[in-house]
Amino acid sequence: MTLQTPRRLKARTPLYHAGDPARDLVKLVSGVVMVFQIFEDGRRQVLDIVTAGELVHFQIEGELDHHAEALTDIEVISIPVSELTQNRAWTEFVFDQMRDRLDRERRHVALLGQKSAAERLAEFLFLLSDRLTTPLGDIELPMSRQEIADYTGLTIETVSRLFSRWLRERRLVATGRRTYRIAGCLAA
Amino acid sequence: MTLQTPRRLKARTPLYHAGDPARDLVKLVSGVVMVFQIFEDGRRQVLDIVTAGELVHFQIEGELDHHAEALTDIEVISIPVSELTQNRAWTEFVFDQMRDRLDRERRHVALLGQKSAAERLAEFLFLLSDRLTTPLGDIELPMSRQEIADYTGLTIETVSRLFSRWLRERRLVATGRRTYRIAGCLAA
DNA sequence: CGTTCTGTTGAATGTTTTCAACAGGGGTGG
DNA sequence: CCACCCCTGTTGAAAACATTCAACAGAACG
Repeated sequence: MTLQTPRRLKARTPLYHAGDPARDLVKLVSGVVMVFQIFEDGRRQVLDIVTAGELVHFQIEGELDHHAEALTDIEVISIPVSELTQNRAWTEFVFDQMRDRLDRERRHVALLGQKSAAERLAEFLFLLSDRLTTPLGDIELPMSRQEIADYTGLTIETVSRLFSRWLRERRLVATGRRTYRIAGCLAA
Repeated sequence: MTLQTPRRLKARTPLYHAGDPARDLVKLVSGVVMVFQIFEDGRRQVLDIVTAGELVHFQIEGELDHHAEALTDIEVISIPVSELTQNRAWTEFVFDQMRDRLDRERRHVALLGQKSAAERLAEFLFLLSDRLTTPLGDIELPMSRQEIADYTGLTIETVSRLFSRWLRERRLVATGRRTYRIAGCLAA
């Protein structure tokens, strides 16, 4: 576990792009990162939200196949591949991280494949409530409506309508500029 | 790399269920396996199709969180966890397998999140054409319409309609009972 | 203070689903 | 061997849901 000073990036700056050479692994020390893919026709799919302590990607050779962008101010450290194979603790850590990611992607597949718009958005908030909570227990949502739409496979209008309805019906309460609290059943 | 006689299972029999204890890893020696999840309300999401040479899951502790079923007659071998940590070659193999799976799940997310019904089914066939080809180059499709629907997040009727249309328009040709050849653009 | 970008809301449209009926194939038992 | 049955797959019509198009509101920025 080499000690190094983390690299700092400001909110809303790219961490890397698809096509960049994949050298070291990247560990997020603090902040939130969004991982996404862009298609030829401009459509975008948000693949995952990465939070402090997690690895951002798992590619150690070839080119990176996706983009990563800081949603908040972040700190990251690089992990050289050499560490990975030589240090047993790192190997286990990477293995665990991959399992977590596989698990999240699996849930993402289930969310997209089987759920209605309302269910998708509810599940999205629920998934994030585990990992993006403020000290007060609210959900910190550093994403735009468009980004939420691109995660849930919906349009920005559909997302906006659902938020409006849940806020109107007090099932969701805005506790700050970008923080929410789930106050009721979001199913319907 | 312990040599062991593989366990044989007949087509359409379960390999394991969600809730079973996760002990060893399972490597598929021959045949095709379908990995899926079932929800409380009966909805099913097919997560992945596993082909010869690949690992079926990556859980080494706790309970398995998904189901696996043989689509054809299969042969599997178990890999004890001890092998995994002690043998460098196995460790690398597992990492590679996890990366492949992450990659496929990522594409699955993109397929479900951003594509129309026709695009989903076309992409599904395209993804499988890499891994389920007969010696003649055709796609071997050991899945029912319902299973294809549960992979693509569509209904069985929508899948049926698209197959009918593509077969009628000769963009897809049935070369056998369950084998197809892509003969044109499936986009529309 | 104006401009621009993000978000909201309404109405019309379109795609996929739902509901329903029917066709076909494979297996079983007579 | 054939008839029957059950299960899978197909097709049509109606309905539901999310999207598209459009206009507007409001916040963030210089």
